[in-house]
Amino acid sequence: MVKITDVARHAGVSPSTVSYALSGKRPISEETRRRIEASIRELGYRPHAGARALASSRSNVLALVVPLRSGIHVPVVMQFAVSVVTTARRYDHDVLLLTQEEGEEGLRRVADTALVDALIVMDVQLHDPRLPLLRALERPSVLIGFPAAAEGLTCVDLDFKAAGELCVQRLAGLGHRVVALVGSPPEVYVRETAFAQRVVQGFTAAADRNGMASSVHPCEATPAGARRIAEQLLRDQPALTGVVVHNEAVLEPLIDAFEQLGLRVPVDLSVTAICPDELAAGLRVPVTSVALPTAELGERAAELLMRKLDGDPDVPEATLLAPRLTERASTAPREAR
Amino acid sequence: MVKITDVARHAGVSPSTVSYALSGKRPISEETRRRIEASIRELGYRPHAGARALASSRSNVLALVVPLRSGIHVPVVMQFAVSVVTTARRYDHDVLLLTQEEGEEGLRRVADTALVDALIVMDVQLHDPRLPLLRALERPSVLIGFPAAAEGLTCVDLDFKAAGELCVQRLAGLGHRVVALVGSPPEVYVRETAFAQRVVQGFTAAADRNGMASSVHPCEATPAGARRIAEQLLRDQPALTGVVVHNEAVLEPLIDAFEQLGLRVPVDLSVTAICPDELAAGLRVPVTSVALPTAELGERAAELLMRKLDGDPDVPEATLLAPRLTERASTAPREAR
DNA sequence: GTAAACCGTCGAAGCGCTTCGACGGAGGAC
DNA sequence: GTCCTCCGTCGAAGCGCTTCGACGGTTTAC
Repeated sequence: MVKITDVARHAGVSPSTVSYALSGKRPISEETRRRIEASIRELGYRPHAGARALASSRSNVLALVVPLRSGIHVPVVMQFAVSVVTTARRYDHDVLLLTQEEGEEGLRRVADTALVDALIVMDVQLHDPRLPLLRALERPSVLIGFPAAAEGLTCVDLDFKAAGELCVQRLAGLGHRVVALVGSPPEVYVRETAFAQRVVQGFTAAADRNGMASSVHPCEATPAGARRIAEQLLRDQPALTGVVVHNEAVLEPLIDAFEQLGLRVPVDLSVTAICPDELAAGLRVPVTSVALPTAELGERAAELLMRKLDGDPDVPEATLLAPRLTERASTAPREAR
Repeated sequence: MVKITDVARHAGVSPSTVSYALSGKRPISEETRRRIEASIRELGYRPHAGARALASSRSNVLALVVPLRSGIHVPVVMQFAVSVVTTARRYDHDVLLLTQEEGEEGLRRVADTALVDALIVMDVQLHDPRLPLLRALERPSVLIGFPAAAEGLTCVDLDFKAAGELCVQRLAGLGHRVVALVGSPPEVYVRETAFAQRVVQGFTAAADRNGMASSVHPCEATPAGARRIAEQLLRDQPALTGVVVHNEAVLEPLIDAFEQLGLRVPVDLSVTAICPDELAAGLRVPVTSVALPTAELGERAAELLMRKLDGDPDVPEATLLAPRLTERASTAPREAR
């Protein structure tokens, strides 16, 4: 293994000079830097991560806690993860994968052993048991998602309440008077997963504000679940003309089910969704949707974390992305019926 | 931060004794160990990962390279990842997440900086450009998937060729004479992704052996793609009665499409699949399938890696899991038609 | 009874890097 | 010309841990 002293000898400088050339923490003359870089290349030098971590008390690794629990849509999680990794790499950091299963002990472990410098936590519940820990930890963290009480924590998320409102608003604008929300699977609400609750709030508030009749329906993430909901809606709410879907897995099956039951989208039924744009745009009936900007959220989370690691004193605590609705083929004025 | 010397002082022993008590690499008297453990608990001691890595030249971290390319089924990837992480934790290791995008340079980087002790690589192509690097690397690795030339590499996978054969064999046993394989998206074959190719081989070989008419159809991983294939099969192969599906994303839409086109499963058409059991079993029509044992594969990969790290000299190079077919509701004798 | 083997513990060295203080020399201020 | 400052570099200390050799004190072997 080639080490920094080898490079130093080869370049005719001291090890500390090599270190400074690498980190840029002190000025190094143009010529010396060139020589050092040449030696590094020639010898194939790679600084030892452990040694670096020990000496600098920075591991350059972030922890990412991914949820595996039932009811969450895996591809979306993966999009977050990829975005976090990609962004972290831009800042010369790597990402350690933690499963939700490891729980608080896992967070404490990687933080206390200095395995990681900072943490990103997904799938936040309104009253998440990890919050006190995250506040107490000596390492910075960012949550993707908003708990009920977010003081002292840095959080990033789509403004799901506004997203729910926006969907309803759009349907209201098109003249719809009776709307339903098809939401996440029941267990997600039982756990009080923050984003799911917020959508319900926004949905209900906007419907009330507009004097619309509204109802909320948790939905299993399976085609069978979708079909069941569709049948139930058709039976119990014959006047229904607008549906908001907040459940990636059932978006397509649900539309299929409606059509098989004789409700054409958007002629008889307007559908809006909250989900990643690619999903909404790629369906047989492209769906009018509020984008869930996974790439941007992951990127923001990682960037905020880097700023905190840099000691930036005014990193915003709350970053709520405003919802953006894209009109597609699944919505139409109610008159069109 | 509390360090090993603090623990040593508190317990009235030397730091090395604490270290040995922790690692078990030398015998420590029952009583001393107790005292040390008590001190550790009382002080809340956590060994510093970087210091440990430096002194022991072991980081206790594995790299996992996950594919993000189009055509691969994300939930399956996630299942592998979770299984690897869970198993690694059993052996007191953590997992660093690398994206395919980082490529060979990424592998080299984490290996050469000693950030990780070993690597697990997924989504192996028949002629994978990373193979020479993995062979040359000073750190052990395990592939999930088999390249064309696997000598000198440790590989784990389902025996996809046998899996393809088994599906056909089953259909043959039921009296079917004309079969089709609905496979992965075209780009997967273009890349020569190993497992996809092997299924085709097995499928074709078994069909030929049984004197069956057979055809292979790559399929986009979208419901629209599924529908297109269904229509095409119906048009071009009216005698078709058996289908093998090797494409998680289209399994359900494909069956739906067939039924909408008037082909009842399994009355008119028998369907078998190669996919995770949960998927096959959870569909509206539970599908007879060869299990893709993601949990077991991930676990095996991690375990083989741990053995290699332990210096076990006879770790098997090739681990090919025999396919296991589970009969469900999607297959019936041809006579039933 | 003596030698050999072993057990449990200690002290010191060292893993490869970063960082701090120091220092010679060049440039600027006056 | 002198003094001060700044630039570029060096040497040494030290980050927190593991590991090696050594060393008394017991056992065991014969």
